[in-house]
Amino acid sequence: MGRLPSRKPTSFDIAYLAGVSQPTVSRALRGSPSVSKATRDRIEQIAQELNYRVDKNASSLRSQHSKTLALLFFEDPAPDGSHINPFFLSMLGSITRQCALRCYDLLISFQQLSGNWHIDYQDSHKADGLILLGYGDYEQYRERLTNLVDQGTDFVRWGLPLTDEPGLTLGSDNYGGGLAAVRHLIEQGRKRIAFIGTASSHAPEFEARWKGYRDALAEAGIAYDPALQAEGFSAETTGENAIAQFLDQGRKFDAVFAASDLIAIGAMRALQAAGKTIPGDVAIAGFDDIPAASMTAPPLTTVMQDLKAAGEALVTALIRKIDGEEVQSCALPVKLMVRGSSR
Amino acid sequence: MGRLPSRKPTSFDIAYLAGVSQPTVSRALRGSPSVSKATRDRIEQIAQELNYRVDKNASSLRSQHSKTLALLFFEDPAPDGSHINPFFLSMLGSITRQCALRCYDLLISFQQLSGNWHIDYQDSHKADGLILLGYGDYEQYRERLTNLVDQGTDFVRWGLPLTDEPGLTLGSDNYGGGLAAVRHLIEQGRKRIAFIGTASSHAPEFEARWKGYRDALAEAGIAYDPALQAEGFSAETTGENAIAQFLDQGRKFDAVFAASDLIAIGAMRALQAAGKTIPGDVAIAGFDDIPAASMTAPPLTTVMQDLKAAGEALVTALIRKIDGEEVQSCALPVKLMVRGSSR
DNA sequence: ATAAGTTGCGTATACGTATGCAAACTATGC
DNA sequence: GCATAGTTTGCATACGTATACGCAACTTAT
Repeated sequence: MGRLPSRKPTSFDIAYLAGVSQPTVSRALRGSPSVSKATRDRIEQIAQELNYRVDKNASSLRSQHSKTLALLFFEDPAPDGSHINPFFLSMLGSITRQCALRCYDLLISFQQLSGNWHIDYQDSHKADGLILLGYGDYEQYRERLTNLVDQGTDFVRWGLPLTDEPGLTLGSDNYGGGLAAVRHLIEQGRKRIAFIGTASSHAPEFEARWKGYRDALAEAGIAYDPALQAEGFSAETTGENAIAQFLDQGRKFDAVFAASDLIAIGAMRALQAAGKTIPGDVAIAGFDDIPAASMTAPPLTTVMQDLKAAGEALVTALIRKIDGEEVQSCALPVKLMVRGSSR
Repeated sequence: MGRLPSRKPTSFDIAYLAGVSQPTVSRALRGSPSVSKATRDRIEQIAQELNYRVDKNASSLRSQHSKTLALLFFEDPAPDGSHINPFFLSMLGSITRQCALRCYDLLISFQQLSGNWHIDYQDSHKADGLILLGYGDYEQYRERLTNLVDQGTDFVRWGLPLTDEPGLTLGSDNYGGGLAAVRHLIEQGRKRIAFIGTASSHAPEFEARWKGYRDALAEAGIAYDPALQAEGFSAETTGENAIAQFLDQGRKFDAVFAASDLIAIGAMRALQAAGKTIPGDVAIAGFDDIPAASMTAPPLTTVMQDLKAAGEALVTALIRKIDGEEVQSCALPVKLMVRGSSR
């Protein structure tokens, strides 16, 4: 620590000080078994004294892998500086932590679904694999996913698992979550349960939640009423508009299952503005368990997606794939969080 | 697009096809003026046909800069998988977007304040500059910041601006925000206003908000009552505990200014649990305007930090610094959002 | 027509690391 | 005392790009 070298130290500097060649330094620091303990110890000590760090650019260039994962986050409608979907934001935290644990760096990038990210990242060699996160019209994905698979790019996607989509997909048990939420509403004595959120295959995760809703109704012998369904993506306005529509049309309902918490929160607000009590007049359940869900009044009953497990699963699966192992898509369990909005 | 090359194309491949040398390809693609238009066009077309991407590792190694910023996020208490502070999470979105606009990649990393990040990132050459984000006991920072400055690392920090800390610090006008919030509470006729959040220099931003609080009281000729202050960092439990303490001690108060929205939300919850009405019995104001702030019942009056502007300012300032320009610390304006919790 | 300046490109090389291969050295066996 | 196997190290080179320098051709000025 006497003087700081004018230049950043390289493996050559260490080699010189240790009286060995540069390749020996490289081997020693990377843990190669073919270097003697004495030499390794000497090299490690000198490296520490000089505050030496491997130049990751040089290392990646030579070894052709970067120990870095890229997280591509999609937003379909052009973001006008508005807030990011809080669910994905939370997931990001989990992924970041998991990457740190696995000694991978994480590169983050926002993308438009319509962009050409599928060719941008696969060749620049900045990342060894891709994590795809986001929402939007699902059909746009397919072509690009196929493209990625063709190019041999390693990636995992958060979405509806166990489908025959190209590549590897992990996701929560959306169907099971929908089933559990609606069963719960039925147990609370509700009979006319509305669903807000698209049931189309353009949003497969919402569709799966909707299927859970339908099957729960069927189980209980409650007829499905299409008039109690409103379309929309994940946003508060969707919930507000849906409730306004129901009330305008004079629909009778005593519960709402919203395909996401944002929708549910919007619906709650609109109902309360219209003088309805929750859960007295209308019970509500959402999906996601975003941070705000427990802060509403009353707190929102919702299906919790285990973000910690999700981040772990995504990162673990991707790294396995990079390492050439066979990885299976799988569905992660969810948990119903019963709160004040439904009891 | 006829056949896909077995190997990733390099600048040599393009050079061969274009009948020029490799350096000419490099110059053409980087926009050097010393290559003729005809040659450049030919090269660009071939590059496009081959789906060529510059290898960023090689490029960074040679040019010694990576066009990448690293975002270091700190959490002081070891994260037990709990949620990340939503304020910083939102900021992250803003920073990410701004990086994309400026054609920089963003590398994200979680750190413990106590770690040795200050030497880890400065030499690995993966990033050209650092953005420091987070909270925790401020004193731990100083030594490391000084270290960074000494090593010539470029960085910006989100914190209390206009201080004499080492390096460059940007942040909101915490003092002005506190002043505005408490002035507003006073205008609503409140006289006994509590403050929740530490007033110590270990958390300079909270301290500045507290100073705004005190000065607003002084302006209005209201005596400062130390019994109406409770210590704590940004968490819901802080707010809950503080309210419990006030009520236990039989303190009389008709308003609360919380140093953060999380604290304010905890306080609201505790007050409502104790049968107090908001804003009838107690008016509440927070700080940050996290997404959940507008979803509480009643919606929370708070001081909005302009995250979009903050992200822009941080990224812009850092890039300027990297480019060798002189950059000044500065305070960003905040905006009081008056909502139901205070009127 | 020649000197000086300009344009456009090629030559050579450097960035710092990782790895195949061969060489040296040590240990073991007969 | 020599051959064989095992261990540890050095040599040479490759990864793909960017840039200092030089050289030719071509313009403009005298």
